[in-house]
Amino acid sequence: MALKYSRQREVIKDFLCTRKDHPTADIVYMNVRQEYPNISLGTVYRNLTLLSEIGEIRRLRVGDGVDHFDADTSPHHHFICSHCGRIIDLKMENIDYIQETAEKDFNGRIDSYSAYFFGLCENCCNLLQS
Amino acid sequence: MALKYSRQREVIKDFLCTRKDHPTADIVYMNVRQEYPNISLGTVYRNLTLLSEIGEIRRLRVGDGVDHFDADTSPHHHFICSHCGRIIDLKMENIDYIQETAEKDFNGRIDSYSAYFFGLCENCCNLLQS
DNA sequence: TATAAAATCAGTAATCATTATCGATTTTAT
DNA sequence: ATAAAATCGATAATGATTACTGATTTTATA
Repeated sequence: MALKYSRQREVIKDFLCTRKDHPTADIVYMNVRQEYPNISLGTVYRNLTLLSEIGEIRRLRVGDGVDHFDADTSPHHHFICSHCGRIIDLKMENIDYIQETAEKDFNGRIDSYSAYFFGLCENCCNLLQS
Repeated sequence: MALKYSRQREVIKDFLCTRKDHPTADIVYMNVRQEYPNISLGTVYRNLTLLSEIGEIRRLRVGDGVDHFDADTSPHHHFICSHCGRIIDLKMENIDYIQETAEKDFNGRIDSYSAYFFGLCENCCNLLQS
């Protein structure tokens, strides 16, 4: 009962699901506004935060100073192109044992980890060498 | 010749070397000011950025919205306590092969990666169970 | 179906970290 | 000693995000 339906939240979630890139709150705002012109930026932020708190989306902090959001909550890692800033999903073998590796000499509890990879995406590789 | 000596930069670097935690620009500012009362916050930011660009220190973006700085530039990973926010150096086996794992199915160039581990530090573990 | 409590909203102001600007000062090669 | 260039302190500007507020919407219950 603490969480009520909201059309705005649904539209935000639906939009995010259509995207394979990892849009920022502002980009979500600009896009959702086309379908829902009165929506406020604050509403977008509030719902993105709420959705990520209940686990329906993921918040990505890739280190560029802006939060990105991902509707794909399945475990996967990301690559960030140092040239164009694009964030790309990585399909790679499970590396969860790095958590066990970290736990070995650590007094405390490790619950999760995040791994980000940096370099040049395919596009920028080609661009820069030609 | 492009880089001239600056007393302020030296003091900032020296202070950072005395710390094993990973202070923010503001904390560096507050501490350095005791020895150097006229220093400006902008100068602290400028020199922390400069020092990390020339590789004398490392900038850490752990996801709490504030940049942290580390005078230890040797390769190592960090643990962030979800409860108290403390950032702790991890002594762990090398896990650089996760980069090779990531490269396998990726078209592009991977130059580096970052790995952060989250959970409860020893202190908070004890605090919360008692 | 009517109603009322609580969640959510739109709009806007406030906050917070960081960066940019600018005239004055300091460094350093000559 | 000097002059070009880097750096400084002070402060304004920026940009992302959060907080506030009175109005609107949702929803459980009568």
